[in-house]
Amino acid sequence: MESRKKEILKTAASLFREKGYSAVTMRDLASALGIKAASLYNHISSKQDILEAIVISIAEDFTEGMGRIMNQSNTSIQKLTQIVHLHVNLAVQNPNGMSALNSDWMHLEKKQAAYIQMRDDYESNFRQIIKQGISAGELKDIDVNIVVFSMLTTLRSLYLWIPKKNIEELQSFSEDLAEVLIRGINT
Amino acid sequence: MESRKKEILKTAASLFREKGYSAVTMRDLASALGIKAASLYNHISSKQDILEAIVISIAEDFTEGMGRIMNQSNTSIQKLTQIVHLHVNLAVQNPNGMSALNSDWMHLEKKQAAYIQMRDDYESNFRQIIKQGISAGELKDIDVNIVVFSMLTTLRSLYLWIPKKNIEELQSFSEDLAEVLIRGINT
DNA sequence: CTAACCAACTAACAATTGTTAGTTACATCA
DNA sequence: TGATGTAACTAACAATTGTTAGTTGGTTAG
Repeated sequence: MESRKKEILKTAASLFREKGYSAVTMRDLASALGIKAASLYNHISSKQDILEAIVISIAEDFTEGMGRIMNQSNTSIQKLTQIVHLHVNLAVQNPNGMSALNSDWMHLEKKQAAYIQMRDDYESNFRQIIKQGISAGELKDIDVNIVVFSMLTTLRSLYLWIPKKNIEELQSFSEDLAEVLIRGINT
Repeated sequence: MESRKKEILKTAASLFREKGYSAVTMRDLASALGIKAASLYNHISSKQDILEAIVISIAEDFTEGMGRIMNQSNTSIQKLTQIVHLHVNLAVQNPNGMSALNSDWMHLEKKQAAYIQMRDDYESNFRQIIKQGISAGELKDIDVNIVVFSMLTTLRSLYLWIPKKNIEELQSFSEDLAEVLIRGINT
């Protein structure tokens, strides 16, 4: 049950990724599913409804994941490593949805404020982890904004690039990425 | 002379950044300039023309900058540092245009192939620098794709975030960013 | 068997889209 | 003065937009 709606969301996410929310018409979406535009409305209530369903659900996944990480008493570097894994997992799971999250959130109407709230909270937790790492002497004392920005943009853009791999390969990918982000690239 | 067209491009870039190319109408753009939509066509030949003018000119700036860097005989780490400076400078110079470059290139029509060509060439040069750095023992022997990806996405997203600063502050910002990207964040 | 439901359809709508044609006021230059 | 050019305007266009109303055929439940 509900499977038709999920197909619609999946197809919509893929089209949104190609052309962006605004450039995808209900006729484009319908035609990609082999039906007529009006038939979509048996399953969803509006175009906006589709965007909300895609974006908010992923934003909640991130919020949850961050909550779990913050509730454990680990070192900052351990937490950062867990955050890398979280992003890798969610990006592999739904890369097209991640694209909408990154590129189409500004077209949210009613739910835009809720999205921004979640995003700000997430960033704030991230920043706190960095600060604690610096206080504890685990991280270099460099401008916090630069560290937060460079790590977060890389992680947020993972969907653009992440390879389809099996579980073990994905594990080692996560570890290499954490290595680059945390320990740098020079010898 | 030509100053009106430049105003149009500047305003367009700012609107494209807010809502994306597809969601900005010629009436939106005109109204932001205090004129009527039809009047725009005294200065530009089409909406597509505006996007091309913005995106291609910045893509050429990057191509040129990379050309200059590749023509010098420096170590890989020196070249990477120069690339960071290049991105910082161009991002400060025209952040809204950078946004179009990153988010609206897929709406290019005639010039899309030219854009993709420049982008691929740029990436290929970047990748070559990393490989040489690894061969020369200047860089750790980590997956080249991961290094290229994580550095480039951070640099490409700089416009989202770069602070308005004076020249000396900008210099030290560039240096801190290069430090994070190349030498990592842990102690 | 029949009632209800599902998921598709056709047809149409009002609004909005990029763009063109033709006009007008004003400034510059011969 | 008169010619040319610039940059705005009004009015209109054909196409496309998201969405609604009403219908239909097939499947499921009582």
